[in-house]
Amino acid sequence: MSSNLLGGLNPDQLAAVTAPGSALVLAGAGSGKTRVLTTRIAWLIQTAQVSPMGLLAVTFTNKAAKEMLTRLSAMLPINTRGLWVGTFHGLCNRLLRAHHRDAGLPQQFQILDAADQLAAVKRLLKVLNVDTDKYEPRKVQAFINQNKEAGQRADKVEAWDPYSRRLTELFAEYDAQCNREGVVDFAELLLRSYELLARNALLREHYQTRFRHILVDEFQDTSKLQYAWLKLLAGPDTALFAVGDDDQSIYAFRGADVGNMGVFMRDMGLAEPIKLTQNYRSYSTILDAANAVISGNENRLGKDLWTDAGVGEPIRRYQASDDREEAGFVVEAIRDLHRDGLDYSDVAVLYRANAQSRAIEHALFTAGLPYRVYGGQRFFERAEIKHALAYLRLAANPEDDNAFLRVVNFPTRGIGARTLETLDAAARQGGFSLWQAACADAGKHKGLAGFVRLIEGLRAETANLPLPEVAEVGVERSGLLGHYRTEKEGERRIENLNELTNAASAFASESDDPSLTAFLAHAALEAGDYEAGASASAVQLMTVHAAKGLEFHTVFITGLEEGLFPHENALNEAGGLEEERRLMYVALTRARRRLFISHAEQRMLHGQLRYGLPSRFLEEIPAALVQSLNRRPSPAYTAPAAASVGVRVPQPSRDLPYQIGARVSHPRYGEGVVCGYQGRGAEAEILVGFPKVGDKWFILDYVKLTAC
DNA sequence: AACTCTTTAGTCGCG
DNA sequence: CTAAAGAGTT
Repeated sequence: MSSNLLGGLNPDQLAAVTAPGSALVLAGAGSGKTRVLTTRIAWLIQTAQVSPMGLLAVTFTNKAAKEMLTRLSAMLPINTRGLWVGTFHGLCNRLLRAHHRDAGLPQQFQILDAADQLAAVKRLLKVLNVDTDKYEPRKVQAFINQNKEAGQRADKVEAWDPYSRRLTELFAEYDAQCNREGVVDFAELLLRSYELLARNALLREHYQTRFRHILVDEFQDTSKLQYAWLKLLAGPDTALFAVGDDDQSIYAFRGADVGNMGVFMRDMGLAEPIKLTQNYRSYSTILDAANAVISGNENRLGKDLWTDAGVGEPIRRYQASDDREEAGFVVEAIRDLHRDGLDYSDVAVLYRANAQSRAIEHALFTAGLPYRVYGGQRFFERAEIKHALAYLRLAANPEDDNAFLRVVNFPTRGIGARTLETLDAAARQGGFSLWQAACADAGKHKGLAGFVRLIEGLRAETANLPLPEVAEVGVERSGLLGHYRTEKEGERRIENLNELTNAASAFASESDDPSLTAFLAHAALEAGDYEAGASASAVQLMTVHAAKGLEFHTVFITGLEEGLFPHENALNEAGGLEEERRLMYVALTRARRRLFISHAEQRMLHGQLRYGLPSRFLEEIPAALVQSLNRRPSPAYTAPAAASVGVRVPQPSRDLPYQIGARVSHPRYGEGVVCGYQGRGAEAEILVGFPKVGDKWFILDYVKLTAC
């Protein structure tokens, strides 16, 4: 019954779920966003407003798509398999496979992940004899992706200076190479799918009439191209339902355009978004802090989170002398919490930059506390897995030059750079693949002959086998297992290779297309799954970006220093500070019950000691919500003069005779470093850190210090 | 082809 | 500092 389905929703949630036609839902952190999305889908289907086939739901991550499907199948007695619910990339892949002819692609096109793409760019630059000092492969790759994400082909790029013109040429050459080889990168998946719909009216109208309801999650993260794609799929009678939070837009740097929210309202003729502001996650102290911080941003649609959960505890603030001490503080606090019965996995330690995890990891490790670091290399991105997949790709299609180059001499079989050059020249001259060149030269080169025999044997043997066995045979015949057995650190890799067979089995039983091509696409699109040890009870370490969408009982936000958070690089970008502030907002709203915020006066960064003033974001949290865990209040951040924005060290003045970071000598304690100031006039004090005795406060008027 | 040395860069990162 | 990539050596 629908009453059953809609029960327990608050009025705003109910309005969102049952919105007639298109709507924009401004869903604050912890406001039940996923619940609204899934309930709307279930409600639409249950009340027969749409058939499961008339529905399209898009998310950004596989995790979000999976969660939606899981919740949906709990609400509805339907098979979720055929539903068009998935990531932008996953759905585009589906579209392109179904219409590969119209899209101008081979039906078995391969998907290049970021690393594959970079390798392809490097190969191209080499072939074209491009000076890679002037045109760095990474820059070329970024140029290509940025343009594709903006919906621009090389012939549409406006390049006025010689440098951009050359980049644009390289962009065109790169696309030509991809077309020759039948491969598609992530950005291409979207652009090609967009063009397919834009150019083919019949196809477009088919999908426009079919999809009666399109739902989009995390709408603030959509790029221009993604929004254009959505609009192409939506016909005049399609309801577009977008859910997002402009205050949580933290991915502008990778093409997300919050402006899409305003554009969407205008395009759909919507007067107001539906606002979900009741928060079901945190105590009001945490929300008040988050609301106060985010109110510092000018460009926002505007909303305040509230809760009836109660005030909760004050936010604990800690000032550490350096990053090691900060880590020590975090560890001690976690120990106490655990002693009081909190599970380790209920605690998250957040930081702005990955480099900060080292000190915290070290402290946790030394203290013997279990922890897990998010991010880092994912299963399908591991070298041994990519090698094995390359063998499988060659088994399916030996003309795959990318796969060929990856494993032609791995494990080594005496095919060096020289041999490859010959092959490459022959292939380029004859206009055929490296594999064909290799077959032609197999009589002349013993190593090549062995490789050709190996791949042909693999092809013959796997031709009629089901996927899991193809994977098994591929791993065995590749010689990778033998190679890693002789390596010191090879054990872990062998485990991963065995896990690959399991992954293939799991995929074969879950997917409705258990082909090798489908599995390879799956590997590129869902590189992160199959990670072991995810459920263990461990402290969670991650960047603030990685924490988006998650929640924890207790959260530590560390490294709250000017230059680090907000990050100095962001301060030089237009809108950078506002994005950093949204990042802080995301960090704050991850906490359900308890929040610690900390900063260090100095920290080791790039092998150098750096001194950081407390982050301005600390001062943006109302003092009444914060309890300092230090004996003395820490020196406040004061906004720097416009000319010195981004400068980490304040200029000396009458009140501050030494720069922070200056080396000084004290008659009793010897040499030290100036770490901070507090108070004014006669009460002014100076904080000096000494290597042996630690930090000391001195009355500025009395202390005898000399610069050194 | 394997090994060693040097250089270099270093925000965040879905698919 | 430190990891990774490129260059140079054996």
